[in-house]
Amino acid sequence: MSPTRALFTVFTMSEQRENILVHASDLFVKDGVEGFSMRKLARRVGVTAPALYRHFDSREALVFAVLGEAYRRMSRHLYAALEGESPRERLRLAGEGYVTFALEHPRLYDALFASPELVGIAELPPEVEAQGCAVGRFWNDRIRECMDAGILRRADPEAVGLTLWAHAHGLISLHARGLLMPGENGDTAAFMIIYRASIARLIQGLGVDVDEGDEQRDTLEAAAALPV
Amino acid sequence: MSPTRALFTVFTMSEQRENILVHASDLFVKDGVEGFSMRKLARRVGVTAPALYRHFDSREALVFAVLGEAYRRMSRHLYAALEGESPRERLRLAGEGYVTFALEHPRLYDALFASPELVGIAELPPEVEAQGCAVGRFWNDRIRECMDAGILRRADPEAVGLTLWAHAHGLISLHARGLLMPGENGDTAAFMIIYRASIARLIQGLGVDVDEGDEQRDTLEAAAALPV
DNA sequence: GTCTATAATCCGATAGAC
DNA sequence: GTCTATCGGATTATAGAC
Repeated sequence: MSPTRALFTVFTMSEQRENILVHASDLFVKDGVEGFSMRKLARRVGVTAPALYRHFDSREALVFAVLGEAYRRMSRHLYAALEGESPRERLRLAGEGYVTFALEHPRLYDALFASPELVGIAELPPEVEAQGCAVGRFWNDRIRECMDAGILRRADPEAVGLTLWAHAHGLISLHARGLLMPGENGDTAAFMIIYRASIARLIQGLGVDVDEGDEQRDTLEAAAALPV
Repeated sequence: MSPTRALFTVFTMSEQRENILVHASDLFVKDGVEGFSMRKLARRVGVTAPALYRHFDSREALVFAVLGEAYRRMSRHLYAALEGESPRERLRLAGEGYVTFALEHPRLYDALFASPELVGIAELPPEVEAQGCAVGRFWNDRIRECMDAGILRRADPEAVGLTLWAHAHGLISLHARGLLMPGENGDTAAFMIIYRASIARLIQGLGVDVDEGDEQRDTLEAAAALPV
């Protein structure tokens, strides 16, 4: 490598691409979708904006890469549930892994579920789409497993999975918007208690039992004590 | 009014303010948060951009007004549930009114639950915030009413209300992102079936009954027949 | 109340030198 | 592979004429 070139070439092509992607994820995490620009990213990486185009064809391609990385992180959180030693434990761990990812990376979680045009892209790349389907399959497998083990009422696993997914996603979204707890916000410990109590309600059912009438359970009392 | 002034003055101040607000809501509905700009709005109203500042101090003030109008529409949908003649019917109508508003005005619904910075404002105005609280109170009242009538298991109405709200919000969000049905999207009729079936699951509970084991209910069979 | 004109920023992307 | 310089566009908002 000639001395004149060494002045500019600090990273190799692929190293710098990796470096840009890391900084891009950081910027996404800090400023969210709306604050993500090529110029800001270039400033953060320590180069000028045009240099980024040597590594990514466009802003859109860069966003794709960030979303792909986000999906990979979420998958890692979820798949850790396979460490559980029973169907019930694996389902519980999957639920916890999902919400943990959402709480640890709220801007990434937002971006994964935002409308494509809101992220500044036309539509999700097929690679990311496929990862989403894989996550869905993993989730449904955990539920089917619990039905087979007699822990969940037998029904269509996909339908039950959707109910649980929608509930988790909704609770996470409302929490992220600060709509759950009136005073002290950002309290993840309090949110986790609310989250678990709400899931317990889903399992038990909101309707009255045919025989036992107006009985109260422990989990419900814990939830009732919280300021919601 | 002198002839020279009449050339420009077609609306009175408040009439034009109203007119701008209507067009602003339309533009919001069409282009969403990210496509809402003073210049687009001016073009649509039929004036130039600076003219808008005679009626609204800033873009932010205009967004406030649009969000306030959106909340008023949502409230109207919800409060219609008071026409119901029993607690169960009023709760059902409230749930249907909520989802109906979300499906009829998806961009407004998005805006109401989006992070303030994503709408291009610092934070929600207190007027809108207060309307949100009122909606929450109305919803909790419907649930308390059903507990008193023995239709819902007795528990903290706010906690149960949160579970139901999160589930509805999550399902609506996932539907709006096209994540529910693989092929034909935008099918609101199919979504309503999924929505109602999922609520039925919440009421009945996902866990197994202590005695009846693996029995199947009608609503679940209907849901299982759907492609999810 | 509305206009024209313009200030002041931001953005994505490209050309060509080194 | 990175630079400087620049194009072409978007935006919010203001000043001053009528």
